[in-house]
Amino acid sequence: MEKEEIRLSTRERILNVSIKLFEEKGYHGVSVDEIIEESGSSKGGFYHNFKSKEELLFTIHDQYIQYTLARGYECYKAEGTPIERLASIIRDLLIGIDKYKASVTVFFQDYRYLTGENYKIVEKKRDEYVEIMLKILEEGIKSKEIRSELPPKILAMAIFGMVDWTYIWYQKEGQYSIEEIADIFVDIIINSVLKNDLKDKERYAPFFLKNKI
Amino acid sequence: MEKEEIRLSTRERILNVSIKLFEEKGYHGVSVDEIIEESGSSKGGFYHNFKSKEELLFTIHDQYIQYTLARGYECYKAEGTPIERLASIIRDLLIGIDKYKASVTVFFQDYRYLTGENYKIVEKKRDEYVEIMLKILEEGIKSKEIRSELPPKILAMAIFGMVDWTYIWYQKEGQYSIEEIADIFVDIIINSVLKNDLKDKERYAPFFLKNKI
Amino acid sequence: MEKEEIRLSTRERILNVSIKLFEEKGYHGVSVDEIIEESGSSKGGFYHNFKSKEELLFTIHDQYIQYTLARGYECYKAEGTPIERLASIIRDLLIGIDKYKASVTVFFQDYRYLTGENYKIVEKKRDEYVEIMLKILEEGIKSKEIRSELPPKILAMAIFGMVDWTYIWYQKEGQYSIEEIADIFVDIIINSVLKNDLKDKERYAPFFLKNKI
Amino acid sequence: MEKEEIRLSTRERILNVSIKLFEEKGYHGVSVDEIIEESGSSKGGFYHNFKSKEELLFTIHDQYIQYTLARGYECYKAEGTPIERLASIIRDLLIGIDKYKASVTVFFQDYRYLTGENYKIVEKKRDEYVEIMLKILEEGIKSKEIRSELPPKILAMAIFGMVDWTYIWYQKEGQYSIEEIADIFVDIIINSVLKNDLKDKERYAPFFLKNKI
DNA sequence: GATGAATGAGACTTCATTCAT
DNA sequence: TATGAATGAAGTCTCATTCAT
Repeated sequence: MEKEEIRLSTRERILNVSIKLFEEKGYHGVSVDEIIEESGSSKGGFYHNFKSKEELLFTIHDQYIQYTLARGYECYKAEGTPIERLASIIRDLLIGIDKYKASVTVFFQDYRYLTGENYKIVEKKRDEYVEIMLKILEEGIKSKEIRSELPPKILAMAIFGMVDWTYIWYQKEGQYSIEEIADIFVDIIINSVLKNDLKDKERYAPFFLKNKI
Repeated sequence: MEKEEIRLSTRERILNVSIKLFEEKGYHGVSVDEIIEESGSSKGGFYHNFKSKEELLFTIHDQYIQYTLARGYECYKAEGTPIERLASIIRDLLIGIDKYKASVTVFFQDYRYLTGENYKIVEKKRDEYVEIMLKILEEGIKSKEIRSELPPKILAMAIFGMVDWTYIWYQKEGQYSIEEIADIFVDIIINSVLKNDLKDKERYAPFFLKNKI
Repeated sequence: MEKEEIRLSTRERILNVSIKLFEEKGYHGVSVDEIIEESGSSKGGFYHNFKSKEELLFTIHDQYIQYTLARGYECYKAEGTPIERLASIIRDLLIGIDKYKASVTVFFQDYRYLTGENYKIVEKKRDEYVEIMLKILEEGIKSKEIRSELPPKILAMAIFGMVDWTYIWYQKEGQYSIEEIADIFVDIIINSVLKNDLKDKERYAPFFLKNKI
Repeated sequence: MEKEEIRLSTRERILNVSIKLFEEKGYHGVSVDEIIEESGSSKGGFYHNFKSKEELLFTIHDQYIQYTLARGYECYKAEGTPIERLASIIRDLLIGIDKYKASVTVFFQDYRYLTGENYKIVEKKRDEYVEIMLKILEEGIKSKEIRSELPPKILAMAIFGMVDWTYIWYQKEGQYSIEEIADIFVDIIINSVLKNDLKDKERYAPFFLKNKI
């Protein structure tokens, strides 16, 4: 336990420690004893703060998806054309992954171990986020910015795949910063989805790389 | 145990059954007892065929990555321009995911539970596959088909993310067949990476959708 | 579980019970389940107190050798000629074997099942005890009490053999008490090692039997 | 499996290999699989030759005690005074321990794992051997060579302890040969048991060391 | 005589959870 | 609120033995 952590509440310390441990070893690779140990807590302290180990897992999931969902709504409601909002939601997701990489890893690796209501609640919010993406894409098609040949559902999944997959390979100390990666991804996606006859328009130029990386 | 399975060897039956169970519940969500039960085998039969539960997990991983790697090399060595070979490797990966979806799910969800040498062997082959993709992209840049602004490493990760993520959402009985999804993904990727001045060329036309879906 | 045992700690109860069971059936002849049952404990209780079954075995070994070693040092450091101290260390060992017969049996029968560090720690203490005996014998040779023809190392092994072997045949309810056996053994050993010209000296008389048994 | 072993029968190879393995790791530390492997045999081969693993253990025990018992009777029936025969039985035991050290180790360490009839048969022969020793000692007392103060039963146990214990510490490549050790042990024992007024007699001189080691 | 795949009882151990203090 | 000893269900794995070939 690091000194700084002592000031935090037991609950906070358990959450911080378990996110890191789950990221590293997976939910089933970490025992409650280990969490107790690393967080400088106790059995009693743990079960006083969390009904069960799964509730801890749920809390981690819910914290992340709740935060992400809120950001998603902000992007969706922001001013701008669908393409602009698409670009901003992609950037935003990536920044969130960078910032909460451990939580994201737990989110994508261990969601299967949520049961019953816990699973449903998280699933519902995740679906809600997909809906946001779908709405942006459909609005883009309606506004004739986005190519209509690409089925929005598949397109959404392609975008999520590209973006979410970063939790597997992206490293903070790597060659590219998250902002640079965001620039590249935005270029790739906008280039794919933007109608060809719009690509020369000045207003879309900011989405494309100009040998800047 | 289904009747058809009886003819297979114990090892085969255990592999088939465990791939499905691991896909559904995760490696740690399935006990050896459950595998025994479902495969119509026994404790002894299991441990006669596999040194440990982890060796079974490794076997599933190795089978998939070995198959995929072989296909990857075939695509790489095939005739055609880098763009053509890029398109074919994408299609191929997706067909593999469709065909071996359960194995793929295990591969991406439970690789973290491989330890020591088991992990290293799988990691090495996975990295080898990434190398194939990188070489194709770099050859495309050299041959001036692929835009040089996109760093190949990030581009490769974007492609893998888009393609591999399908294991999460793709369903055989879904609205789109794997071939249709492959067409869409190829369109998205080629559209992103192909130099703009080449997009009108007749020879690249087959990579782009024409409202056919 | 006997009533009296309930007041003891779980750890204590497990130790007492397992020493008796190991003596009777050998380390591998007793299961953890059996120890649990007999000690009125539980799986969790057992593993809360001992990291493993082997750690329990180690604890039994270490307790005995630690006690014996301490007694050995006391005898070595006590006042008296080497012969007197030799006699007292022999008596002391036998009293320890009588008192802790079950532990001694485990010590000599199951030490081979200690692994790694556990084995080394016990081995080191056992060797330390041998060193004490060797020092006494060498001091006796130097002081011209003990015959110099007998190599101390072999002599020490002969003495240990004679004494330690009692764990196999000695029984508390047998014909001879441990004190009587000690008298006999001391007679045998002193008679063997004492220089012949000293045997008539008054001061060595107490080491020899006078038809008293 | 060494080449030389191939010519031996399966039964012989299993016996040789298992004696060595049991000596090293103890009966319960060696599995039938390991014996199969090391002896270049098979499950079928093993169970064709031995009804069970315990029967193998019994065979090892019985071979050794049978051989030893036969030698014991020879010593007992040989010409000579009780003291001479006592000396020869001690030498003989030690030579047997040297020659069959692995079997002896198994004999003393793993006899407890023999059950029922197997145990009884071995126990009976072991007791028979003790009887031989007792008879020699009693004859020595009757013939006034051996001191009557030493109870024969305890004396026998002291002698067996001294001698049998060698299986624990004696090593073929050690500083002293088994013959030298036998000389020392005979000196120790005869010196202890021989009446003091006989020690100067010429005929007992050969039993005592004269700085020859 | 020999083979080795298969058996299944039972071994050791882990671990989320409870509860008296 | 917090503690940590204790619980016991469930997990992975071992191993002597059997039996169809």
